[in-house]
Amino acid sequence: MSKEINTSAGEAQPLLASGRMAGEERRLQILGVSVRLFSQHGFRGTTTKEIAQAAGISEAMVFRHFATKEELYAAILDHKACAEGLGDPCELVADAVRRKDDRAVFETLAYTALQHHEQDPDFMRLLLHAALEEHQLTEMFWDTFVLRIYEFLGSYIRERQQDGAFREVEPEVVVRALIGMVMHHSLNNNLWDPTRRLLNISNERAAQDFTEILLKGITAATTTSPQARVTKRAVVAAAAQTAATRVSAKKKKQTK
Amino acid sequence: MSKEINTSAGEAQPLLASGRMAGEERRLQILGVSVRLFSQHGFRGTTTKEIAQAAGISEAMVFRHFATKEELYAAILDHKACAEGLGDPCELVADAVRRKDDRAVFETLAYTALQHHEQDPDFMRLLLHAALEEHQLTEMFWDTFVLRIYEFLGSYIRERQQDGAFREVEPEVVVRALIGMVMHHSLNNNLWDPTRRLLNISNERAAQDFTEILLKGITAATTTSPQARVTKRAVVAAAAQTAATRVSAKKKKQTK
DNA sequence: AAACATGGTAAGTAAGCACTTACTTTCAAA
DNA sequence: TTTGAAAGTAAGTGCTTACTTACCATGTTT
Repeated sequence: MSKEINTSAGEAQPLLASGRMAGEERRLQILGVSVRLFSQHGFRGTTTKEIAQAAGISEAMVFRHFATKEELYAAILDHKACAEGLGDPCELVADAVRRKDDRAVFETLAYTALQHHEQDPDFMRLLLHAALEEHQLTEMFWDTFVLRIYEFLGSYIRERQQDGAFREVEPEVVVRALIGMVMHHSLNNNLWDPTRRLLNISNERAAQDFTEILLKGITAATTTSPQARVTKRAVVAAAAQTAATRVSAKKKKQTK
Repeated sequence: MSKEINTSAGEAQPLLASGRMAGEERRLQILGVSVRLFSQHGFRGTTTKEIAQAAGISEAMVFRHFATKEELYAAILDHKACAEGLGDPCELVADAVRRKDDRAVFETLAYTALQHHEQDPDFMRLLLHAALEEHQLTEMFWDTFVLRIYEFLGSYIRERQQDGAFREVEPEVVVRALIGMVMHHSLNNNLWDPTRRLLNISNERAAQDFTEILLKGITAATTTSPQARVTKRAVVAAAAQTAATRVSAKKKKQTK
């Protein structure tokens, strides 16, 4: 009869389920509420008491599932980085890359990134907190994600430059320009200006406009159309392709 | 004779001077060490004890100069936001705007921003921490700085569009694109990739390249050169100006 | 029904925190 | 030389923190 007390208001918050839970279930629930709290207030700004309260259990239960607060934090970051997938962006645009559809390559990447940030703003906040607190996750994320994008997009741009489609610019600068526009837009939307006072456009439009600016900004200035240049590269393709695949094939480790 | 003690090693670490200090001097010294510590570990991550130790005094002295930790934080932010100047970027490029020298407008803004971030990386970290902790400074900085840049640059771009120099894009999108490239580059250089593994170029080059991309990206596609269009707008100017000023005159509220 | 592993808690503990109190030292003006 | 205001400190105070201990409850197995 005493266990019925907490069922009175327990179901309003889905993550605040009441009653006894199976071990794994409870573990995941703790992870869930912790993600929210850590992303809102950072590692130091979140107390284990708050986490326990949000999960509707006692602090001791938190420490039964995670030996220390640090371990909980690490588990969250792992969980987020793995579970949320971030499904390899390279293969997301692999087809467009094969077709040399520059607009599709850039716009798809931009759009999916924007969508991802919007659907899961917690992750961005978590990463920012980690970066400021100089947590090792930052490096991990950097190496397994950012670096690969720079390599992948960089070599694509280099290839298109050799095709004569893009003008001569440091490819990494172009990548930084694109990522910069996209990331900054997401940071504005989800962190600094959630009410969108400054600029309120759909992710589709944002991806389109950014892509348009970047494409016009790096297209080679000639009389022949860029489309024509897609076909004429013919024999150079083989060499270019090998260069591209060589880059994307060299990361295959998975620790732990 | 006893007051000569601090001259022995006091000047090596300018902020760790020992011995008695004048009130205002000590206050500024506390502000100095606090900036460093807060920008490194955030508000919650910095203890008053650490601040006192870094300043070479007892905790009680910190609380004699600043009633609460919160007050110290606010004082720092004010100090930074005011003292560091950020001298109105609008008048920095006022001349270039008058000459309608698009490249100079964008490149100057980009370059000075990059330089500023590099010389004072603490400020960016401080702002990021404040944003994540949802401190009111974020709003303050936003309203007095970011908003004005959007209005200023936005109306310039609108004007140049009516001149026929720029193609039709939402001006705010263009502003976001530029700021995005610049800010993201600075964040990379000073926060995420200080060793510059991914991209290592001078601020001059970065400003040039970003400007080039943006300019080519938004220049109207015609046979006449952009320079020609600078002069021919003549009579349209009046109408354009009114439109521009109308935009910048509509935000005047100050809540709380 | 006894044994037992597992989900769960109340009530700690020691350390750390922002902030205070009561007191001493310094030094320049009267 | 006295005095008084300002610079400075040692040693707290009470609260919060991450983490622990010792115990209860519940469903399953034998």
